[in-house]
Amino acid sequence: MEHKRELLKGNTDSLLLSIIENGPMYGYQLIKEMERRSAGYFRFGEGTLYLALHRLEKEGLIQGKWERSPAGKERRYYHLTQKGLQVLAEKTAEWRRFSDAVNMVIEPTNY
Amino acid sequence: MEHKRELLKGNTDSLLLSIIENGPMYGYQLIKEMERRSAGYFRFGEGTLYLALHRLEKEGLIQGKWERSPAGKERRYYHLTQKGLQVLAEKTAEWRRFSDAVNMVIEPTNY
DNA sequence: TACTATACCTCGCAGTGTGAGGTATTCGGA
DNA sequence: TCCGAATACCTCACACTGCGAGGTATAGTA
Repeated sequence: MEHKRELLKGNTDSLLLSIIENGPMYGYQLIKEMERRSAGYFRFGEGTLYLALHRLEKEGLIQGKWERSPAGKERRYYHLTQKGLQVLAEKTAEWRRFSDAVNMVIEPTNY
Repeated sequence: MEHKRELLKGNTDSLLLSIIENGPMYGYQLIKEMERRSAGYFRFGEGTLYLALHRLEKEGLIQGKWERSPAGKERRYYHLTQKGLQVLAEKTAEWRRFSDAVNMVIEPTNY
């Protein structure tokens, strides 16, 4: 159960960028969408999420814009930047190499 | 390139336990075997390795025994314990769920 | 009115991979 | 014989990052 915490490290960015790639999204919405797409597996804490978003924005991978929802609530919508798109591709490729390598080690019979 | 650092977090234990499952092995040998099985992908630093082994031993998942090699060098061979075998199974299952979930998020079209 | 959901934020803690630093032995080649 | 490389172990400070707790504010609903 508690393995997840450390497992997630290094993947948060890829996961968030992947979702934002499909269109601008705001923080709270990202948590829900992440949970939906992973069939309930990922339930990001707000601490995890907002810190990660600020990090990504500081690195220039996403850009946030304050917008007022129809209901009148202020939301910060994050857009993927050109650099973000590129980094996402790199991270996705790295994830594939990484998970392949893990599988090779833990299931040597399949290789 | 540098993503690997954080990606590895949470997987070191599973990887080490997986290799030790195939038979007792000593530290330096584990580094080589890890590299071989992952086709060169994983190159554990000694800091990473020995710290992890001590952690695993403290948790009772492996047990180390000093043995003298034919050449006369002292080596610490690690054996998998019953508890280690059980935890390995749990961690492996968790890895599958985790990597499936990641793939669902980053490649939604395949699901 | 009061509670829940939405929506954002920050801080300190904890776990762990990394690199640098250290020690000692064995072995092959100059 | 001498010396460097490989083997083999260890420890420490550092950096990164997920998490829980804590905080604020608005909108919708019972």
